[in-house]
Amino acid sequence: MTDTAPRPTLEAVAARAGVSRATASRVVNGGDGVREPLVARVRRAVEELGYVPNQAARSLVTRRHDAVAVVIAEPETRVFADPFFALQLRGISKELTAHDNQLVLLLTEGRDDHARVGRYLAGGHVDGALVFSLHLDDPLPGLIQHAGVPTVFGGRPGWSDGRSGVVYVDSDNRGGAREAVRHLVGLGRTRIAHITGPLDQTSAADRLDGFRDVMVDADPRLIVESDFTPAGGERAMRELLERRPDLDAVFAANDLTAAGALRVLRERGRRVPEDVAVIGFDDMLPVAEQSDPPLTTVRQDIEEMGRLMARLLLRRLGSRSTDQGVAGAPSSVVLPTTLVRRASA
Amino acid sequence: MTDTAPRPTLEAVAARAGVSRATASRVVNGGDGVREPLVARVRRAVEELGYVPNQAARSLVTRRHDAVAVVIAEPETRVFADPFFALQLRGISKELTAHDNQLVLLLTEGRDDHARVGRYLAGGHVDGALVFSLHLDDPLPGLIQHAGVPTVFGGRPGWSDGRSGVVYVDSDNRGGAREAVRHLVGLGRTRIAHITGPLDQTSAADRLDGFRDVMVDADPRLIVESDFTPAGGERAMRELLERRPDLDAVFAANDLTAAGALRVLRERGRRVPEDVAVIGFDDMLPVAEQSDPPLTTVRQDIEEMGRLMARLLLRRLGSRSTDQGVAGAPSSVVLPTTLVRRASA
DNA sequence: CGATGATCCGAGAGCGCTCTCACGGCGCCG
DNA sequence: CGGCGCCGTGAGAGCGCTCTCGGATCATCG
Repeated sequence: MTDTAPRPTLEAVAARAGVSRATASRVVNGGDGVREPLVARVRRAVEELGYVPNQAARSLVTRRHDAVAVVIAEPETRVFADPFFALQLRGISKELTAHDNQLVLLLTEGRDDHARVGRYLAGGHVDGALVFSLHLDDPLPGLIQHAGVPTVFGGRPGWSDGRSGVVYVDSDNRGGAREAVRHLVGLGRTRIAHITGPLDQTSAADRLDGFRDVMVDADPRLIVESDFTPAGGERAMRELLERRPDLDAVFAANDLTAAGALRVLRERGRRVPEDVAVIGFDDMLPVAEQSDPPLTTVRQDIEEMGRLMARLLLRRLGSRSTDQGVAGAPSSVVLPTTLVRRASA
Repeated sequence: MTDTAPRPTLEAVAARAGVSRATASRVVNGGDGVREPLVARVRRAVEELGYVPNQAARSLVTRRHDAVAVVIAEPETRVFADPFFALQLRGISKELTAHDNQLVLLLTEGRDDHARVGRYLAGGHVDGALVFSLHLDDPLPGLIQHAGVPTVFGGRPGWSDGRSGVVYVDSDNRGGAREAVRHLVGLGRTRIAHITGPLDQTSAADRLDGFRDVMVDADPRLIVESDFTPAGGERAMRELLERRPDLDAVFAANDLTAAGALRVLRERGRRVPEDVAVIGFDDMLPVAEQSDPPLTTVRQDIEEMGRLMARLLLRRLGSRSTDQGVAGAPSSVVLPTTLVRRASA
């Protein structure tokens, strides 16, 4: 039934085309330096036999795999509560397939998994890695660095400062936050609160920095740390209302948190945006657009981030043979954000 | 700098341990039939050299890859609006890594991609495939069948009826729908509406069937087709209110749709659940729990579905050498659903 | 104590491919 | 018209591994 008919080899193609294996190989790999009649004959043989190169055999000699690992290190279920990674994956996938590379997905669940991932990457099964590691204390980046696998990070790693050669793609979290808060200021709000994300993540820390850039001497009571979840947003909002019942605006570190805040505000009878203006971050459509009122928020182009990560990595891989010095290693990219005005502010 | 120090080969390990390559290989692959002192020596050599087997070389001879493709064929962005696939992926990933298999992710974007995926699978780069193909007219399953790659489908494929050997994992959509509608009936509701999903997807069709099982002669005006999105849910709800302003319950084909319906009901001043009871499907936490009021819904264990798919596939792969007849090919599995009661019904 | 297995190990072939290198044929220049 | 160089092609080595098969070792039993 499912008897795997032995797949044709290059040898078979060569025989059928009446050429040597070497020539057949040349044609399969682009056909440079082979004269036309032969090229055509080989192509036809490939067609007729349904030949597909054996990737394992090829990798064995080329030491290339045309495969890239995507490592998502997120113990929390949070990953899946929002489409963040899904969108990045889509972007990555598009770019990789455009360059005939495969995407090997590595999800990690805990410390043990880190060792496994490290071993896998060190094992040279893939040409490079795209790594999402959100937390400051994550040992994974170190392992990867150690494995010597070309890597691009998603989001600025917390420890990226000193080291050179660390390449990442990030949104302009700080700039986006500044814009959001300036918008609130422009609306005449003066008692602006900020619900942060988990501050061991650079994105959250950067957004807080942006907030502070504008609200230089904000009342510390107007800042409360939260965790990017709706429930956390609710808690934070209650806390804020208790501390400063007179607040007139809230900048939430993401849309989910903002949604939680909105619920509490409604529950307490505060009108949005009349009494309290609210701005989120991410522009997660199902949340931002469907919330009541629709959420003003800072958009980041997540899919583009993914695409860019892949592009940077591929460029780096492509020039591996080339002398590093000339073109220079690709450097990190920070993508701009845009303020999307809806009803909440 | 990033000069890849040549990785140690089995040969090197063997030399260091003072044994032959064959023996070293045996130890690396479990060590059966090798006497203790040698095993220890080889193990130590592996440790000291940091040896990692070259998967390409191994695959070349074993014709196994210990890799499984996950194919997600969903042109719509809908995929990423809900965490459905993300959760399945998690389940799949857990099961695969538990058995030392890699996960190669293939996202398809359109018709051209299908050819690419077909070629890839036919190319024998992976041992098997897990395929999510939601639409009836999708050519992908055919291609895959043709490629002769062992496959397990996520969700019942529409054309699965006649063919034998098609293995899938699905939720009991029909049974879950029945339970939901019965619950509404038990609440004393009599004018129960149903907002369906896209009926070219079996999950949506099955839920509709479940609805009809209970509401045998429902007014056709109480059934309106939608698309699993919140916006679609709003449209459908408006339509329903126009057709049958006296309706007293709504069973929505998923939570997103239910959320849209809730918004319209609130907007129109209908109280939930007093005036209209609402039930969703999926138990997508961020939506169901955070909606106002929290949504009564039918839960399916999505992660478990993923895990099960992987398990079925691995079992099938494992017994490939074995005679098919004895153990029998693994058959499809339909997972039960449970009604989660919250405030909306 | 010799014969007979059973057990453990090593030699070597070969998986399918790429790539170097040598060779034959051709055009060109002197 | 002979020699030089270049281009297109084929022969063959070798990538790192698994696995078969034969030989060596040792225990066991007649």
